[in-house]
Amino acid sequence: MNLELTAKRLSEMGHPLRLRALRLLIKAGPRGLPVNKVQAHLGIPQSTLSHHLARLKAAGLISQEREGPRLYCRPQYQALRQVLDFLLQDCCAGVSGLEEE
Amino acid sequence: MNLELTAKRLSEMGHPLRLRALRLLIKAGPRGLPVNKVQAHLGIPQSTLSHHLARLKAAGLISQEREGPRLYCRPQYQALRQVLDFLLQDCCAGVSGLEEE
DNA sequence: GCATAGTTTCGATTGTTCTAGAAATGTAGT
DNA sequence: ACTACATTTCTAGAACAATCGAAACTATGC
Repeated sequence: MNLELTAKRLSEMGHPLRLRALRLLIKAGPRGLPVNKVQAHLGIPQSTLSHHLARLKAAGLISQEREGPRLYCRPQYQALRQVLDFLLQDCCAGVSGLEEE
Repeated sequence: MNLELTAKRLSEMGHPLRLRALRLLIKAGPRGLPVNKVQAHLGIPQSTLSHHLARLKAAGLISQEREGPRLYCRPQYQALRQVLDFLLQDCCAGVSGLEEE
């Protein structure tokens, strides 16, 4: 996995609201949640949320798909796994300090 | 692990130069590397590097310790493990899409 | 085709980060 | 003390990010 892309994804994950949103979507499962549910959980103005969701989407961490009037946000597991893989393999492979105890 | 702190650490890791520096230090092992070695690898001006190392240090991702005239930068494994733990446990626990295939 | 609910885009403001040259500081050897 | 080396702090401009109200857009049901 590419370092530049991983850095971008980490940086997008590295905002409290976006990390909360992402966690929420992951916990919700593959179908994700509509924007208004996310908004209800996070309790921030819609335009602010829209901005953050757009960033997560631009980084490939979520996708958005319409179901009727609602726009579902779904976690993109492959991207998430790539980030974890980079950290665990390309970055920390065989490092003593990071193994389970 | 705290979400705010994890977000801060992810965001600090999420800059290409900092991610490269961090990876370099991790690969170098627990003793880390002096600033000038990191600088030689990354090929950026010292003042720029100093800025980024200070940020990594402020986030607890590295420590700095003097050995004679050189300042060694060492990876902080505990912080790194906490970030990984947050992602794997608090965030993605039991999620089908993230298991090994 | 109007009303409504859901969501984004626009625009403006404020704050933060990145970058790097120049000057300053710390450390060690002679 | 002087020199050389290592590293930071200062400073400042440019670029980028966060926030949110208001207006605009999209989809559905009647």
